[in-house]
Amino acid sequence: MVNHKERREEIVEAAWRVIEREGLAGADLREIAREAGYTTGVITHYFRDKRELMTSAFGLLVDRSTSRMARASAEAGLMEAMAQVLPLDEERRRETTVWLALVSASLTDPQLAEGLRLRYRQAREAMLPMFRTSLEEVPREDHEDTGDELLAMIDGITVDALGDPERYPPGRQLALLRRALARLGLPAGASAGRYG
Amino acid sequence: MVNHKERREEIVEAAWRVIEREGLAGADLREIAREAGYTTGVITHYFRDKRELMTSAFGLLVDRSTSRMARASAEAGLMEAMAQVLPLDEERRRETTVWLALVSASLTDPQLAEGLRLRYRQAREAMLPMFRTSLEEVPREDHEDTGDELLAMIDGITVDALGDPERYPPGRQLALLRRALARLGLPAGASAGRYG
DNA sequence: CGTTATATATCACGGTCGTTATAATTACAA
DNA sequence: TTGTAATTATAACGACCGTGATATATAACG
Repeated sequence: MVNHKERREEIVEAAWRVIEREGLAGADLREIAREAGYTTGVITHYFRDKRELMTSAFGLLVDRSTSRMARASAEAGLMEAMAQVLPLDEERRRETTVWLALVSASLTDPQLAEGLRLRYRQAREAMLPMFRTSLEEVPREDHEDTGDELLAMIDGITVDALGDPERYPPGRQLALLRRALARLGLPAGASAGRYG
Repeated sequence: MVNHKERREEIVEAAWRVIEREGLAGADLREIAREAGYTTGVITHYFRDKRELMTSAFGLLVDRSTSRMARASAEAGLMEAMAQVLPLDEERRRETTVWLALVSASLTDPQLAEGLRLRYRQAREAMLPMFRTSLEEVPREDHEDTGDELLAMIDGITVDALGDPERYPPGRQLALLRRALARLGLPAGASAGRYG
């Protein structure tokens, strides 16, 4: 028998690669199937329709990102946790490209938006306790505002870096993140990891 | 005779409305023509192909935004200028939705990306002198970094607010912007305009 | 007025898409 | 092994798309 979960993830990962390579417009089922090494029949067997495949793609994306963040938060710190969702290398660039494509598409697709919102709330709940201790180091600030400022900064750096990679190499993204953390009174950590 | 420039803008504005309503995927030429009150023959008469229509749509978008920012910068201040590109009302929400859709599409469409990059550089050059005087009020900071931090904050608030409008009503967007400006040592202005 | 360029409309072509039905293949159980 | 369910492949349907060819209508002008 086939492990349904693993097969679905296999197909989803193929979808990621196609979306990153050719965009959402070019991510048709035939191309995704070809990328995965199957035919469209397999996709329709494991996913009700294209929308379910896309929401699953977003869901796994968020899961992978948040678990990476949780690990980095425990092993290193807030700075390193946030760096997990910046387009610093090929894997993260793929993730953020797919993230932006699906978020953009969801703005005019209520059903897709609903699926994404569910996943996003899970991610938010997983992230909040992660830097709760850091936020409590700034007791006089409004934690809600500080958290949203940080998230906005992350999303903004990501969008700008995706649109103009030459202007925003990894080191520059991290410098902007470090400045933002320092300005917010949060621990920015000492190391920038392997990205300098 | 027909004023080519005006007719092109008329069609572009129809394209905006369709993109905002049904996304880039649903913005086919027949629908755009219907929205504009013409037929597809008219569109192909004024635009070489769909891509030229889309880059023109982005170009006019940037032009309108930057001129609004320039006016607000002169009449009010930096805070009000930045607020011109946040999704605070229907017009700005339309603009930012189209902006995000086209930026996302450009990530996997080199030709579209080139067209967008040209327009973006024009916008950057038009904006820089606008808040140069404000940036010089923080002489000990790196102006390049401060400007990029501000832009990232604007883009981040925009993306987050588009994705979750209920969580980011106009007042909250402005509050985040005001906090960011204050933190950067920039004049945040006294008034929040008509958005409270 | 007649002629020519411009503007707009109509239509069909080739191609692609998501979906569905169905056939072929494989794996498992009795 | 035989039968049944799961898995994969194939094919076709209807709909839609961008583009370009062509026809009609309108305006400009000698």
